[in-house]
Amino acid sequence: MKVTVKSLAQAAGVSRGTVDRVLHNRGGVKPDIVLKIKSLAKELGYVPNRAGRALAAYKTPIKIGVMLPSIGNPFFDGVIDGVFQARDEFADLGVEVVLKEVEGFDLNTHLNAIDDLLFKGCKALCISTLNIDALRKKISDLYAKHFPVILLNTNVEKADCLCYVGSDYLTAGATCGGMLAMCAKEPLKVLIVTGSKMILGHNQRIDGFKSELDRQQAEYQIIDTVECYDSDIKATRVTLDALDRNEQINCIYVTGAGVQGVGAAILARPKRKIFAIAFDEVYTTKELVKQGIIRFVVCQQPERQGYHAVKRAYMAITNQIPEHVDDFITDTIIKIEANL
Amino acid sequence: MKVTVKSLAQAAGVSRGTVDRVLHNRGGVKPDIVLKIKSLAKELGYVPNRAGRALAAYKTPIKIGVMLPSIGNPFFDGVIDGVFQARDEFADLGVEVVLKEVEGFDLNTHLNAIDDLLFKGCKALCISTLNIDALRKKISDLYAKHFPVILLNTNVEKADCLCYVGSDYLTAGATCGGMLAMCAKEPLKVLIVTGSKMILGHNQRIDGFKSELDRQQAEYQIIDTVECYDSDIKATRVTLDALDRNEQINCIYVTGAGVQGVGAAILARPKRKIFAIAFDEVYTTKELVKQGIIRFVVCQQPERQGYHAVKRAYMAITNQIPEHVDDFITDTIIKIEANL
DNA sequence: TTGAAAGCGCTAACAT
DNA sequence: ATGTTAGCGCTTTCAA
Repeated sequence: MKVTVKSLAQAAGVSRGTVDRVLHNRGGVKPDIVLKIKSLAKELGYVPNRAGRALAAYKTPIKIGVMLPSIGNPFFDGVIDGVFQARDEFADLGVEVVLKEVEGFDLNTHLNAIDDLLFKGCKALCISTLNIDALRKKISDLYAKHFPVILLNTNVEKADCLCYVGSDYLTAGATCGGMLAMCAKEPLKVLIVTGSKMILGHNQRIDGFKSELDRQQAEYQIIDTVECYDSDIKATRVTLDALDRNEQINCIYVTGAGVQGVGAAILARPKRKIFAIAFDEVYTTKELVKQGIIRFVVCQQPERQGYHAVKRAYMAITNQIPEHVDDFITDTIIKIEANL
Repeated sequence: MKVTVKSLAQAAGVSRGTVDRVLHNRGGVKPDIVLKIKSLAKELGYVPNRAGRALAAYKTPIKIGVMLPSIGNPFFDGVIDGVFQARDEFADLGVEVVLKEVEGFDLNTHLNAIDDLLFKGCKALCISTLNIDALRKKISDLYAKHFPVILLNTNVEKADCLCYVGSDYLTAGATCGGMLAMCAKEPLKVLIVTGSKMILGHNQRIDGFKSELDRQQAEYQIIDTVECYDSDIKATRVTLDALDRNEQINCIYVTGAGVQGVGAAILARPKRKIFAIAFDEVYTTKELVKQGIIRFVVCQQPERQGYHAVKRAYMAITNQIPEHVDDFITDTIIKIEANL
């Protein structure tokens, strides 16, 4: 038997308006009535009906803010596709998306972008941001005010929020390690080209990678670990440096962006027998796979991340899920030439 | 500017009731008015509002029929999970799912199951059935009557229908071949254990497999191809037979069910150095991967198949998509121990 | 502090 | 053959 606002009102002996006020914490109701209705709702298992909600609040769109450090980073194209997919799908249920793209990881840029989204009337946020205290506080403060925040693609450790939607970087690293162990035909002399030693995801990809190779007792050795700050140009330079310093390197593990730059470096040393492994299915990595320079790529379903972040935001705003839910972890997908 | 039944009625100079009759081909409207409204709807880009529809037809649930040959086949557990996921998600939009599970691939059993679903008042069907003329006709006949049929997991070639939702078996086979080529450390002597030479998907998995190995000029040889009719017991017998006949076999390619049986056969010949590769993430294959008997598994996202089949059925019933749409092809997913 | 009522878009029953 | 109306569940505005 379905529970509606009407039946709740009847059960509590009040009007529908009062029930609605209580359900949305809109105040102006006697405390004991609030309590009565709240417990009654829980007891009877009231779940709001999306259709009714959508129809009633038709001219008050449900605004969802999305902030991504996507400028100049083609990886986020997939995430944005997913965001728009969700927007289109839920458009007739009253959803509107405000997308805020920023460049890089400057603290104030991120804080300002968030404030701007709030100012524009967003009722929930999906953000990909820095793993630092200022953001941790910002997010936790919003959570304390019952404002849903979804961390998208990049987690902020120990921030209070609705949930994280993204990949498991440790598993991704381990999968790279596992694949490498499986396809290695001689002892591995690995050069790690990482984005930045400050970025959590990159470090976790390294940790997972090593621990899987260790677990499998693979014959490998990390020759060096260099940073390229997600820049192709820097990547080419540091890779060439490392290759020339160490004749033995036969495999390059690229944890972040800059893949194209690493590919260029490999091409610049045609006599060496070197292959790379990398993450994420963007245009340049695809090309490098086809050329045989990259052996395989480990991907994280960016579209699903964007889609589900927005979907969860919508569900949170319409009270269909509690204030905290389990993280949504996308699959770790291996792509080789045949299934790219 | 949104187009509603109301605004359509206004534009056409008729009442909302008439518009509704036309939109649902319910008859009883003068032909010229029908035409006028239909063209007007297209011109103005009318798209029905799900919320309104859901609310109005609340006591006339949208019944979707699902038929699966899932009895005794654990692969379909995932598909069913996805079906239920969609059902739960769209429950408040008025969706009801009638699931009909059958055993095996008997023609009449399938035809009867379909008729039963129709009799129960289903407004769309998602079915996994035989690739034969009787079914081709059944499906095409329904399509001619504007009845949406979604082919789920198993395609029926050249049947007129809304779309196919499932995996690309050729790509799946090619992916197996590509992985094998990548991880092979010595010339491959392959035994193929297929479900049945009558099943399209199994044959495509073999074709894709061979052509990718050829394309890569891998050093391989198909020693033999045997059928196990998706039965573990038969699989053990035919595998043991083949292994004992051909001392050189070092790799077994399993195209369908019966994986557990193949695993048992490998375990029964501990002195031989043999590994298997297989499809789909079910309990038994997972265990065999952990034991190192299966090197990797190629999967097809069964949950997404079930989910999207039901979702598309819902969209078709509510006129949100045309009578024929592009197939929904799930990703070809490689699973190794690290990401299983 | 609370109640009553209108209306969102759509469908189906009823009326003409 | 076509028009009219009630009502689905919810939010919001106005009235008390």
